[in-house]
Amino acid sequence: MTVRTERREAAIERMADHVLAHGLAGASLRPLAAAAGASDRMLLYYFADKDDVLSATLGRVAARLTAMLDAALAPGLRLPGGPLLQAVWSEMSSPSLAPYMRVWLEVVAGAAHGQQPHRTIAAGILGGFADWIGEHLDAPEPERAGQGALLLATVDGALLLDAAGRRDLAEAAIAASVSARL
Amino acid sequence: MTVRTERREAAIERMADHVLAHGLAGASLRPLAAAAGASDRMLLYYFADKDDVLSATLGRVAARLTAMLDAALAPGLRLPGGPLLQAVWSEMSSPSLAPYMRVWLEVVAGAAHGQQPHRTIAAGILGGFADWIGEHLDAPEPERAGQGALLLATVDGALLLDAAGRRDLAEAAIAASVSARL
DNA sequence: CCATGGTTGTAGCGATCGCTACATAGCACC
DNA sequence: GGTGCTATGTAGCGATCGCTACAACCATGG
Repeated sequence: MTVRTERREAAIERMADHVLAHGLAGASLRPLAAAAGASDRMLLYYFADKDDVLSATLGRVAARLTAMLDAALAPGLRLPGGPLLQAVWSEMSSPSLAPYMRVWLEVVAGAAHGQQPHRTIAAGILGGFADWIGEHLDAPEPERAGQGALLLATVDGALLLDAAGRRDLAEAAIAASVSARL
Repeated sequence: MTVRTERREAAIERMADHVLAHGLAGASLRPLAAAAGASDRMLLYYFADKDDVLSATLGRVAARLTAMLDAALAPGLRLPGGPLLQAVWSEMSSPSLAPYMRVWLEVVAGAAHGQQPHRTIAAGILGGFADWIGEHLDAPEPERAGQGALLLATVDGALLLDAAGRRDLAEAAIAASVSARL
């Protein structure tokens, strides 16, 4: 069991790289296996089926993302809405996080059509986002949840505008939101 | 030329229905042709190639969407940010527009990876959105553009949260945004 | 009448998809 | 020294992908 688990783990790591670099579309077994330095035969030895491969890979991508978010803002540190929004956006729109955001969009698009494992993964990642914002948002209790949700929607919305090729609109939206929270 | 153009037009109409019902993923030639009541052979007689098919189909989807938006709010009618946001969101999150939003997410996800025709279509649809909001937003000039972009981002962000299975967060975000625009 | 050009069916190409059957090599344990 | 279990390669299954070659139909105009 040792060899198998160990190589399975290595495969996940390298497949996460591959998915981040090339996207979920076209992430079929043979290219994934090649990226993992294995054969498709072995991929289906390590994993039950393609859904299992994708779940593990996207799980790793999500884990890396939350690690990067935690590295970006010390846990427990709280900021008011405006500065937090600005900090989150500058992270999200940075080249190092852009691949994660592209994959995130693909996962959500899949989840919108109800397909697995996208639904489950999307719920997990979004929950992580929401928790992370909840931990870092400095706001009075009654409007805390609403403010967090709004911040999340604003960032994801700007992300979407950027992905659609209108970074100008995305940045205008963030700027307007920041200045509205004086 | 008449028969061809006419059937091509009918095919576009029915393929738009199909894509709205089943999504872009899995919209391959043979299912599309079946939905259009034709053979894949004929689809490639009416259109140059698959990209051409998709461009025409998504163009029709976009046209229907803008028509529905115009029907929802009389052209020229202006609303302040809060009411406009609420109106747009209640449209977007309604069952009749939900299929359009799902396809919109798929198009954006494709565009984020730079693939055609998604990039072009996404730019067109997003431009349409932005113009539509610009025409209906009642706001003083200096902050007009920023407010419009923010409204667009907020709606698209809420849309994304909803697609990811968290309609509760989406609605909380919209409510918070509306109440912030007192 | 028949030649021509727009229209359509049949059939199939080579590539890729997820997945599996089968054989084999190596190592562990009785 | 068998015996069995883990690990892996080879080969291929049937399905689907986008696309095309070829032949035929049918209407129209000479």
